[in-house]
Amino acid sequence: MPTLLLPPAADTRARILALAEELLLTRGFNAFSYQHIAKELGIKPAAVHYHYPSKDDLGLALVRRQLARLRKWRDLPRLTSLTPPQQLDALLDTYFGHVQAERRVCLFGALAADFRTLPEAMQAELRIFNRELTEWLAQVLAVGRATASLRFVGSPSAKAIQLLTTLAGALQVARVHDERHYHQIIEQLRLELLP
Amino acid sequence: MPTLLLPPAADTRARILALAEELLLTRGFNAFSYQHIAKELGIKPAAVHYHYPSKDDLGLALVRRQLARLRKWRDLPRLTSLTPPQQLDALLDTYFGHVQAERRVCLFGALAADFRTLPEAMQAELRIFNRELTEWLAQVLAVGRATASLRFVGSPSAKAIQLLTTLAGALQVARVHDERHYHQIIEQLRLELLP
DNA sequence: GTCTATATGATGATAGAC
DNA sequence: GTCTATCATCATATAGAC
Repeated sequence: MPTLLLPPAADTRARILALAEELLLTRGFNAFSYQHIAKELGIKPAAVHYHYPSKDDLGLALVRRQLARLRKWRDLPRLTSLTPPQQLDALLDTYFGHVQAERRVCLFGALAADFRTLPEAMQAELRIFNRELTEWLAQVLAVGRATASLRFVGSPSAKAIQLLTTLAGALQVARVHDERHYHQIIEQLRLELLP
Repeated sequence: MPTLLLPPAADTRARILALAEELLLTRGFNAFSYQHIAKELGIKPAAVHYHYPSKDDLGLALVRRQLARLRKWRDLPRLTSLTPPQQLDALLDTYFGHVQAERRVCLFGALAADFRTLPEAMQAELRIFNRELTEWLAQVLAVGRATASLRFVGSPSAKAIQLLTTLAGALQVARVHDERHYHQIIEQLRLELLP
């Protein structure tokens, strides 16, 4: 029985998905190819096609993965037990993690510009992703205002979608300009929300 | 001397630029090709290369055109003579025009996700575009607060970059979801800014 | 000066080897 | 089940016709 000198490539599928996610969030969906993935992993492009027959399939898997991750995160007891301002901070931490990781943008920010060129299943899944994230934040905001720990005018759901839109944009700003611009936007948000 | 039955195609260059702008703002930079342009204009791809030798050249021309347009707009006497809230409304009108025009995104929103794949000259020009737009809005906000016609906390420049980021994101939201989501964000902004 | 025929390489995908 | 050799198509770009 030969020794395993290199990763068994048994998890080629997982490695493809992880690398594809990185490429999506750092370069954009229409800016990476199966060749990029294959070269980086030391396999042939057709091997990628085996695991994800078409790029549409790969793209859909990427959005589904993020949606699953969102649901898991949102329901963590560690998170649900926090106060609204703490939950908001947890969200901001996640976004800041994107900035630190090679200035990634969020899923929405990565796909919005190219949205019309995406397969329909991917479009639909992204809408679900956004809806669930917005609903979660709206709930946090509603409780936060009721307990006087967060301050804002208007409806929680309008404020939620406005906030998430700003956060998605802020990651794009971090990419085009720098981290300083990003922090300026976040500090402005905190200034307005936290009494 | 033969009659001109069809547009003389003397302005092929201008038609290319106009169509490229539409494709950029509706589909994304990496999602359109010289073939798309050529087919739509009834010419050969190589004819596009004559006017814009490389796609990098075309992309740079697109950003430069938008920058020139911004400067012209910003300095219009019709605009500079308005009050700050009116100037803000003029800005919002421009963005809403994008939504109505096939749900276009703004230049920044179209290029941010793919930013790393863009030629350096294009990256630099987009940064200038954003900087000038932000500086203009910061000035409007500063005067608006000084005259008590606009209300916000924090520095005018931080508020300006936050607002523009939200607007860029709002156009992306309009594309992924619908016009209603867009209006919700804009109304939230107005609610917070206008006393 | 303006455009078309043509080349070169990348891209997404299939059929078949191991 | 997993991957490689190969393909048709599309992308950008050049050389040369008008």
